Amino acid sequence: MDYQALAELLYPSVQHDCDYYEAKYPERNLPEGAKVLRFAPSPTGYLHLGGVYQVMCDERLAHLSGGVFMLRIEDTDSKRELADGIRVITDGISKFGIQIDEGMTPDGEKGAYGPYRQSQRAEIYHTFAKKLVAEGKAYPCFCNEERLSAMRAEQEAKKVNPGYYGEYAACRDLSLEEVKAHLDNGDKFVLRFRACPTGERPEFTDCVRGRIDVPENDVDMVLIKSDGIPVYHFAHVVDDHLMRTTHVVRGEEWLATLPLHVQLFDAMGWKRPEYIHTATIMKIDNGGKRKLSKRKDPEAAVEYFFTEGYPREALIDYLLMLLNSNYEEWRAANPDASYEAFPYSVEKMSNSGCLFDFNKLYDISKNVISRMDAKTAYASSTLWSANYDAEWHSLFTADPEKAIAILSIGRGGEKPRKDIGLWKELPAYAGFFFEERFDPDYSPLLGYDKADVEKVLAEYSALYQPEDDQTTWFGRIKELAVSLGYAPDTKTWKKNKESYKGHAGDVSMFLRVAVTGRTNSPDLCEVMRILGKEKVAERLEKAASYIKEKE
RNA sequence: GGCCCGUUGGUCAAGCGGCUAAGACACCGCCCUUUCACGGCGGUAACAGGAGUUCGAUUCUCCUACGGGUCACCA
Repeated sequence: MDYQALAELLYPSVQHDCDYYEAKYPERNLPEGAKVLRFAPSPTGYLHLGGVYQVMCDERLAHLSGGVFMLRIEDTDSKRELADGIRVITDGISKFGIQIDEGMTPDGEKGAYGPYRQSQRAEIYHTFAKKLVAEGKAYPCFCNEERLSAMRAEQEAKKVNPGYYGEYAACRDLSLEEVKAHLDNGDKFVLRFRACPTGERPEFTDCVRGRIDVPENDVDMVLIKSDGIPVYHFAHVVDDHLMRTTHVVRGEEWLATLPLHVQLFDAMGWKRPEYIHTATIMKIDNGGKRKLSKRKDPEAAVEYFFTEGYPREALIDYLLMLLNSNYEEWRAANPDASYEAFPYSVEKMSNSGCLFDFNKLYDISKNVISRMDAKTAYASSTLWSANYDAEWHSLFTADPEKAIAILSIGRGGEKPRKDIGLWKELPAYAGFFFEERFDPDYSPLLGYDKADVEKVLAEYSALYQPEDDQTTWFGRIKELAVSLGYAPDTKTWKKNKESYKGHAGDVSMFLRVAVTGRTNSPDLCEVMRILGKEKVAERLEKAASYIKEKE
């Protein structure tokens, strides 16, 4: 068989030889130890949480080592592709504040190793495919779908492994004339890899799993589809070689095809990259674990978390915590440090799949938000509201000074309040500060002595001094309480419950319900100061008239 | 079904031949407290099962069970 002639026959229009591309994409000139990684998603219309999980790993390893993080788009399957696919991915990544050094970025394509969209690399793939054919390592296959399914049926009946191999590989030894006849006939072909089993089990190492022991591949897998576009396996090998990728981070579902990839690297005569197969993020479903899926789980798409109002720092913390087992400990010791200061390492990566834990994320998010200063919190919350709650946004941003004052309550200091885990909760938490959202529930007032409640509501306005400090402020309430026969504090009251109607806390509760419209609120003294004397008086009257109506 | 990978409390996990088997989240109790949110203290709860190696196995080996993945002209 004249393989050279076959190669010419199959790929007559290939312009360059392989050396041309080797020269065009030279070894990168990077410092010792610098890693080159890529995130390589398909543009199917959304960014998967598991994708960001990998992005974090890629980005950390690249940037911590002084290397390169690139984004390559694997758009070799036009059937699954979505129009906005690439933008959704680049936007999603930039929402995490992650810098893409090379490839598809929010500002367009950049870098010297492109194009970075596989659909635009056909010429490159064909060049290397031609070489494989010329060396007898790949061959055209004209089997149609019918033929292949007949083959599978037969294999199933015989209970042998399915696939195009050995005696089933009908087109493996087609003569040059037969190929020519097919081509003259206008038949489409796929290019198949000629697997040559050696009978030995290949051995290779995965950075997180260590030695992996699998049987070698003996199937003549498709390398290039009949439309001339390669399948993932071939594109992966060619691209990661030419882009000089040093570490391939991908989901563990790729472990199964690793033997093929190893064979391909060997067939091309290339050094293979290091592999890091990540564990899968799963969720509980009907008592069983399963992979997060786009169709069933809204939280599979990162957009969901932004809609809910999780700050990106919280998502990053959560993902890094899953990715590196010692991250949580580091974070506890360095609560205010940027995640970029964390010494991320491949050694600390987990190799077993984990369940997505909303409780944990929520807790992390609560901590992240509580640690923000008021201005940062304002910026973070309005970033959310601008996109996902326009009505609240205009209300909250109408007076930024007021908004920041609201967010300042209980913030800073050793033990900041942790009221909010998601920005989505902010309107419910702070709504009462705005007349438009003030929807009071006065009913708890009915549980107290009516005359006392009325008296407090009537008299407090005159007592209230906005300039009072915390202690003075509460002192006035105490005085009022005592004058009505309430104990000045809980301790006194507990010692002698019979002598008092209640304690000062009860009286402040009257005020709390009247002013905020609910039984719990952040510090009432601060709340009143933000509302102002006038508004406080107005609300006390409103509550008083409610009580009156209830007669 | 074949082949891979995995298995420490409900969840995430430390551990890398000898420990009363960490910690975090969740849950429960107590304390603090003008409500709430914090914070403090304490509690419930785990090495999948069985062989073997060893003076000694959570740690090493094998088997079983269970879970996950993969067997496309999808990635």
